[in-house]
Amino acid sequence: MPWGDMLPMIFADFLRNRRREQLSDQDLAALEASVSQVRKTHARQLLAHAGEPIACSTYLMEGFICRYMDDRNGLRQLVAVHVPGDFVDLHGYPLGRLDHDVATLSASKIAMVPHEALDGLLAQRPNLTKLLWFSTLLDAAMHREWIFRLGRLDAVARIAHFFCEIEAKLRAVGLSDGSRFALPLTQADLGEACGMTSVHINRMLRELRERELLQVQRGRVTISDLAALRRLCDYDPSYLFIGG
Amino acid sequence: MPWGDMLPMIFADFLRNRRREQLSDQDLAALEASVSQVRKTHARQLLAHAGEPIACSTYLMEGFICRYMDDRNGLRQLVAVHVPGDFVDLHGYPLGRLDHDVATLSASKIAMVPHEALDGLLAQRPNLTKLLWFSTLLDAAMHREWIFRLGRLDAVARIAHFFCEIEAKLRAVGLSDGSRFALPLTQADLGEACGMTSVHINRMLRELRERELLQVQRGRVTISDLAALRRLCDYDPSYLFIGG
DNA sequence: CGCCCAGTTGAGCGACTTCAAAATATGTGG
DNA sequence: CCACATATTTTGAAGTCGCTCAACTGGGCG
Repeated sequence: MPWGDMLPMIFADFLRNRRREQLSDQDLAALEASVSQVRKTHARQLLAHAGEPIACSTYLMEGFICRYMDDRNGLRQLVAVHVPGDFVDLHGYPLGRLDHDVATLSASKIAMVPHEALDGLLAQRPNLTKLLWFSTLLDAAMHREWIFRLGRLDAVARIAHFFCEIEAKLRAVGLSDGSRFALPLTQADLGEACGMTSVHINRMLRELRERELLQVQRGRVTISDLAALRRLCDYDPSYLFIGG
Repeated sequence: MPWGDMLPMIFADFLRNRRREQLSDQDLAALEASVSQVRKTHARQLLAHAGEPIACSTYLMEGFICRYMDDRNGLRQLVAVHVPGDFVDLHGYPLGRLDHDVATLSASKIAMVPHEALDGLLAQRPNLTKLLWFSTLLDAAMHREWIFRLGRLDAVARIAHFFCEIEAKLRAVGLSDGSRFALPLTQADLGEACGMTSVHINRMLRELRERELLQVQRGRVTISDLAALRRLCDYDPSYLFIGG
């Protein structure tokens, strides 16, 4: 029996249902051993600020975290929403500093990985290194999909597309059954993710509700017709590399 | 004298003015040795198609290449514009397949690097590996800036922001003096990059011309007042990691 | 109970699109 | 080097999507 099963598994959800088969028990053990601290945070708490050097990356075990950029008027644009199993700012390791802020959306449980430990992994574990690299490129693929969403989709489709992505990510780690999941975002947050005002988000959510595709209430999302929702925004989850 | 100076330097512009000091002569030599082929391509030629597995990555030596995604109606959204010195689809190595198309904009000179060769580098050259990883994350940082551009800026500022980025990238590899550079993009291309119609691009370019900030003609861009242009769109190039 | 934040709704406006046509470059073959 | 064909740029007019501003509703919590 792989000894990973015997320990508290911090990285149990890391790349789960992605390409997990490539992660050997030894690599997993090395990754677990590189964690310096596991801690809990409150909701709406700033974890890292744009520009400052970082020496530690954050892996999300429970809860929701977002990354965002501010314009000069303080208006936010979200660039990512992270769910359990995401290595939120692993890119800070090769980059050395972040070009965006990182903050929790909900109360969360996170694991801290010092970059010194990652140096060790990089030098000794090429397979693990490639997998870590892969995970940062998964984020880049999501960025591209966000660019497409903002550049080519209208308001309803943007929202639909956003929820399709979140649903697919949550399902991969067992937090969605394909129709229901928790998502602690306000309509203002959705606006900051989809590049529109919260007022218009509200109207478009009503439309999605009336078309019986999607319902949002009190931080819970109910997707009544996932296939139709995906059709609406031409959603294809292959960029998430789920299922191999 | 480093022996890199003695050879035809394929990667002379790779991360030039970025963090080049970290790339040792041996690493550089190993990188050069991993190239299987250098070839020229015509303008507007498809290099890689979304979805198909790739076994080789493309480094751009001369010319311009873009990456884009299509919606169901065939409308394109560019997700990146590459200039000489860019490792265009290095992310295809950890990912295994691409989630977007790659095509030349102008006639180009490219170097092909088989992924097998990269396996060798990954196993034996941690510093080089970290630098290659870094370069793919620079692309991700640019993606984030594009998300911000599309989500938070109006039409004029989007165009200004796009040109500010291209100018900064070209200057880093010596292809812009801060005011003039070649850029073989049509107004339709600009529209596909900035998420708007070519008609509106045309009108906004006129506005930028009338405000004496920027001029575009026959594939040549002239920036009359870079500082003002940057102010217009709140542009801060620090995400490009130029100069350090 | 009353406050505050999130959600909801309406009216009017402005930015950008759509559709259409004309003007100007660019490229090609003779 | 010209004539022709094609691509790109430019301009106008009308329509629509999403924004702004403003007010009101409702739920959670001290």
